[in-house]
This record gives sequence, structure tokens and C-alpha cells, in this order.
Amino acid sequence: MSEPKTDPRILRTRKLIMDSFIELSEEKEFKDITIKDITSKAMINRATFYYHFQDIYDLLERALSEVLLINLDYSTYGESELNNEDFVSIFKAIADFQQSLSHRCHRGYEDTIARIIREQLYVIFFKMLQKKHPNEKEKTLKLTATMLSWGIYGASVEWRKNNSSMAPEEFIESAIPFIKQGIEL
Amino acid sequence: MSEPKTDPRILRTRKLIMDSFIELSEEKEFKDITIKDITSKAMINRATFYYHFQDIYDLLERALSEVLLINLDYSTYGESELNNEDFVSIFKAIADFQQSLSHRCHRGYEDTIARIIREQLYVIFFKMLQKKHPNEKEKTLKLTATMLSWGIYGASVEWRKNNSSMAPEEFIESAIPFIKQGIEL
DNA sequence: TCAGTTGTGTTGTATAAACAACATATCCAA
DNA sequence: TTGGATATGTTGTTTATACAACACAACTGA
Repeated sequence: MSEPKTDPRILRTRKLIMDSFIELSEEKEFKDITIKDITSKAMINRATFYYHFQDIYDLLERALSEVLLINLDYSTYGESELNNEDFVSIFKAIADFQQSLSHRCHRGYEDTIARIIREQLYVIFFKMLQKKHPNEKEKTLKLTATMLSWGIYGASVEWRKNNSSMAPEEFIESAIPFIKQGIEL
Repeated sequence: MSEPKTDPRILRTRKLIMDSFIELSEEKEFKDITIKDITSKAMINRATFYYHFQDIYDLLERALSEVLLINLDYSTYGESELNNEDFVSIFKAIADFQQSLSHRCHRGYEDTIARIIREQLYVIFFKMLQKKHPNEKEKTLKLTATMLSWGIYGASVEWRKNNSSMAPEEFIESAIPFIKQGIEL
């Protein structure tokens, strides 16, 4: 028990920053977004940004994990089903997020963003696998999570290449049987 | 010169409060809105509300004047035209505001709200009249502003009685010639 | 009628956020 | 190449906000 209870000001400020960042991402591409842009929109001081985030990549990372968690059904996440709906919603979240991040090509940042996305996916998959297969060796679960994170990310790259001629849900649907085969271990 | 520059936190907090109040007004009627409702939605402490506003009526008052000023074309307001468009936009703002405030009848608060609305209208009309007729006696301008505020408010009551079967713009249009005759002094 | 609940308004103290000033890095055009 | 402009981080001090606790008013239903 005994949660420390975070100060509401902290929650509010982080929310303001994240929301502003998401909105800005829909307006222009990642590399053109400055800290000042974000803090102006959020109506907070630039120095306060650094009180909460190390840099803009830290923000990206946390915004992404936020988006992923929100899109996942919390109860399902807790219950560790890792079923079809989970894959679809994770993929959809990633696809949407990338869509909003990159309105145009942006060389030189893709790698960083890609890494961050994969890391977040990895964390989520690993947790879910741990609950689904509690007796499996950690090494195996980690490897599976790694492969899943790369696989899902790759699928989103592929989807983006076809320029969303298909809904993300529809796109990933066909791949799910193969994924599920893989994770039965 | 020399503006004191208000602390951004103050501006931000007031905005959060006002926005939350406006949103809540669209969900339920005025008498059912508590300070806690507002501050929860705004993610601020209840005590902070009292740092900025005396009570909920003070908030109502300032939210209203905010709404009115935003709906008025700033440049026009500065230039003191007091023309047809001004009347239409003021009436529309009042009508919309009342619409959002009172989703159902709420006895016992109507008088207070009505008074607040008229007071705000009075202030705006008086300022505009002063600029349009700088040489006129103050007493005359005040009386005119009073009559205009009551008149416009009365029109909004009448409009609401017909339950918005007509757009506010259309409704007030027909009355404008008579109003304008009155203010030529 | 009265007790329980809910809302209002206030106060002293702890803390997050604003600010200004600074150093450093990056970029770009002259 | 240089210098001006713009962006990133950092720090010490001031100030707005959170919090907890309180008194009190208004309502409710038993």
C-alpha cells in the first residue's frame, strides 16, 4: 500500500505538455517542433519542461507509452490475454502515432523514433508474455518480445509505405495468425 | 506604458477555470454546478479558485464578459462603430450563453444571472457610446446604455421563450433599425 | 426536530512553477 | 570563416498553487 500521491500540479503540467506535443505533431513534423513551441502552447515556462523531461526524446518516449497504454484495454492488459484485439489495438496505436508524427519524410530522426517505438513495444510485450507464460525462461520471453516489437514496428513501416490505403485494423488482421503461432512458444 | 506583466500561471489557471465552467454549463444547469466540479475538471485545488474569484457569481460575471469580448470584433470595439454587426454579435453571444447556462428552468437564480448579464452589457454599451458620442453628456449616455442593455437582454428572453425556433442572428435583425434610431441621440 | 451529508469560504505552511540570467550548441548567410 | 540568430540545457530566487484543517451554512430524510 501507501502510494506517495503525486502533486496534482505535476500531473496537470505533464498533461498540458503531452497534449500540446500531440497537437503540434499533427500540425508539423517532429524535427521542426521546438521545446519553446510546446511550452508556449502548454502555457508553461520552458524551464519547467526540463523539470519533467530530460529532453524532447524523453517526451516522445513517454507520450508514446501513454498513447499505447490508453489504447490498450486496461483490464485486458492486467489480465494478460495478449489476444487478437490487443494486437490490433497496439498496431493501430503505433500506426496512428507514426501518422501524426511524420507528415513528411524526416531523415535523421527516423532511427531515433523507431528505436523509441520498439523499446516501448518491447516493454509492453514482455510484461504481457510474463503474465501469460509465468513459467517460461526469462531469456525466451525477452527474445520473443524483441521479435514481436520488431515485427509489429516493421508492419507499421510497411503500412505507412502503402500510405494508409487500408485501415490499420484491416492491414494487421491478416498477419495475426502467424504472430500468434509464434508466441505460443 | 509599463504593464506589470501578469504571471503566466495566473492566466493559465483562470483559463482552465473558465473553460471548465463553460464546458460544465453545457452539461448541466447553473444551479447544479459546484466549485468542486469546476476545480476538479480544471485540475486545480478548490482553494485556488478562491484566490482568483470571490464566488461562483464572480466567475459567471467574468466568464460572460470574456465571452462577449471574444465575440466582438476587437478592432471594431476599439473603433467604436456600434454598427449592425456589433449588435448581432452581442445578441448572439448573449443568446448562446444563456442557452448553454440554462438547459432547464432554474428558479431563484434567474434574477442574479439576468442582473449580471445586464451589467456586462451596460459596461460594453457605455464604452462604445462614449467613443461614438464623446461630446454628449455622460448622464445621457448612461441612460442610453441602460436602455440598450435591458432591451437586448429582454430580446434574448423573448428569443428563448420561442425556444430558438429562429437563429439568434435572424431574430435580432428585425429589431436593429429601431435600436439604431434610438442611439442616434 | 435533529443528525448526517454536502457545499462554501478561509488560513498557515510546503512545494511546483516562473523568471532571469547564463553557458553552450547549431545553423546559416555574408 | 565569422558573427548573428536561434535552440538547448542549467541554476538560484520569487511566487502561485496544493494541502490539510477548520468553521459554518444549506439541505435531507428519518
